[in-house]
Amino acid sequence: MSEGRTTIVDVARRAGVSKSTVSLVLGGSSLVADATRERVTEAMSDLGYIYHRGAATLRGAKSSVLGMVINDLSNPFYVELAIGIEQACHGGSFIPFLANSAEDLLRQQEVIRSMREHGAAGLLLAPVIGTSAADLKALIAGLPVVQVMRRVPGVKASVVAPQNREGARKATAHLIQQGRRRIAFVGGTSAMSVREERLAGYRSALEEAGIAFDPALVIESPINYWGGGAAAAQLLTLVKPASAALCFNDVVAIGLIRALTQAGVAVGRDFGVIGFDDIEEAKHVLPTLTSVSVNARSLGVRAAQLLMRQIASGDFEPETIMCTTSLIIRSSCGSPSFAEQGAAT
Amino acid sequence: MSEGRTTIVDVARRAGVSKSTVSLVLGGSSLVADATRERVTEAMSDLGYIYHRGAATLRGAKSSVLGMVINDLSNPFYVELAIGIEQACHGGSFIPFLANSAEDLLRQQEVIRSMREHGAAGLLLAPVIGTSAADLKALIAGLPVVQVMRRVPGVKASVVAPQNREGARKATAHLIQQGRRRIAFVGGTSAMSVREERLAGYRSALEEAGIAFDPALVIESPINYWGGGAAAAQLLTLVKPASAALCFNDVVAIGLIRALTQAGVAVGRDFGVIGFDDIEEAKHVLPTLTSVSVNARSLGVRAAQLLMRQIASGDFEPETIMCTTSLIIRSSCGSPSFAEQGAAT
DNA sequence: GCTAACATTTGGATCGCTCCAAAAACAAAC
DNA sequence: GTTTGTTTTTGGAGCGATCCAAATGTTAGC
Repeated sequence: MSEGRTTIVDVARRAGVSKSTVSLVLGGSSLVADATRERVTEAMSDLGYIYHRGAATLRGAKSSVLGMVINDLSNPFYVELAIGIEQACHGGSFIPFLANSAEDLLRQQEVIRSMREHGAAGLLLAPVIGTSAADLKALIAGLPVVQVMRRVPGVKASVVAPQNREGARKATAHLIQQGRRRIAFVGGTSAMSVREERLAGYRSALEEAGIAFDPALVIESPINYWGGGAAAAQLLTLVKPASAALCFNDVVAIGLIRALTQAGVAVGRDFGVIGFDDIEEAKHVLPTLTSVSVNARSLGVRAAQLLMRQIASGDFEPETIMCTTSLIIRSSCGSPSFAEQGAAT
Repeated sequence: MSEGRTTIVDVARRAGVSKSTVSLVLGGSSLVADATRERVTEAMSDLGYIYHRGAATLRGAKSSVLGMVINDLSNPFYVELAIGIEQACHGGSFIPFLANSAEDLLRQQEVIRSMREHGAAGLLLAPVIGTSAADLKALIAGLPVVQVMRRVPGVKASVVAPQNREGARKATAHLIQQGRRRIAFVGGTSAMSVREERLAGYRSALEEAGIAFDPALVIESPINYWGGGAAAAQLLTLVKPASAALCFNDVVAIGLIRALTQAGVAVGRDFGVIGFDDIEEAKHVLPTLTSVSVNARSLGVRAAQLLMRQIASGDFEPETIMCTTSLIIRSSCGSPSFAEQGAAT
């Protein structure tokens, strides 16, 4: 009574009906008479009643919680992705549990388990680097899962990802068209599936243009600002210097631009840089960054929608959605004349 | 059996014990014999058993879910804050529900309600601009709440916030010490409590230095990159021009720097800019941004810890924690000589 | 062998809700 | 006044865990 939370029974007593009737009202059933419904609703707000979803799911109602496990929230790209997911969830009246696995496999395991314990109806997963199918197998058995951005080979789960290969190809082709021939590929390490795809696109553009692939132009680095800076140092010591770079992502590209600028290289004129992801910041660095736009937010929305659809239909058959990318041309990649136009805008 | 989820009873049957014993094992009780515990644990992993927290909380076990309602996840500062909260939660074996209220009051209401329905044990809230005590009163009755960054006047809930006033005072004093006299205050609108505090600090520094406060130097703007850009235009048309600006936050400051730079102003030499928050990007813009460091992550950690402590103790008596700030001097605010040093670093 | 003391284990009852079959209330038709 | 039909309402069982009082096993002491 006075102790403990207000339950459906308290509401029923107050409204002078049975708990079943209250339950019906909660479920929005059309069976209850309007007058009764009104009395019940009033009783609920009088008592400050709060629905106990846990009790409902226990009985069988399906949960409306989506687990959302993101590998790195300090990367703005993934934040955008998360915002998209979160938006779509609320649109579909699901509520997202968020966890940041912080590129830590152990953490990822814990967090997924915890989400299942809390009754998540499905999982949106941007897997940590180095996740193997075995790591996930038991953990996600029987749960609908949508992988976002990254894909763990061998896992029976949907994937929503950008067309990395095609995006990288277009970007590289653009650089070539601007007259660049010595183009580097900067950032990431070989364990990353996304990088493999982008690298493949880069190589195919070179091939199309009849430019020989030079392994010395592929520079690995951590995918953060510092990684871009470190890569710049390496670029500057090349025997046969490069005149442009396609970066694994925008953060690396921005790090690179900054380091090159400080070293006196006029990025956009002497050196072309293209990033990947088109994060908000790409518009705000100087020179503004040309980037392959992935539209993280809509990627998130689509992933969440796919998952919600699968949950609703009960059909967890894996699907793959590849989102198109587009090259957003700004001033970091221009030929000399273009760079000046860019700066004037 | 084959249908439905594996329950404690299934595990019990498999291990040849009663469900009570299994429950004991789950609770880590020392009452069970080691041999039995082992058999039970084995049965659990054989069956792929997943603990059903909902059922437990129903019976009385207290929930381990923390609600986390953040006003704007597209602002990197709040993302950092969220990461801090998230980190601390996992440290304390809580799991955070995240929601982005996107500066929308209605959304905030829905989301808080939803969190209560899901049994959140407490709430971390960075309130939406314009939230009133009345909006929150009923919604959070009986729930421990910690407000982060912003404070809704009249709400009986803890607050964890930076020492905005003191931080702004220090920053302004630094600009004055560099020889600047015409210092603008840029960004935010008057509805924001945080801004009022920072503005007060700014005014007190002016007063200490005997500089008259000039309302023309206080420029309102949205708190995003574009807002900073817009403010730049306004700054440049002042009759009595300004020589420096303290910005409401780093994002505004970066927008401002960019716009000024494009207009040909040498930021760091001709014009001093200081931001607030010290987001990661502050180190990567050129010139690097001097900023009042708030350490969002540790703010988040402390807020989460406070909340978890309150939940554990059952004592929800409001507390206020003011976190110290420190001025991180980089190159956007230097006197001419200083700017050069900064660039050389 | 019997009992006391201790170490383990075990049936319910219970949490707040949903769902089902069945009861009750009301209205229309004979 | 029954009968039949339709609209509303209602007990009670059950979801998967916890927890408590009580049962059972084990060991030691006499």
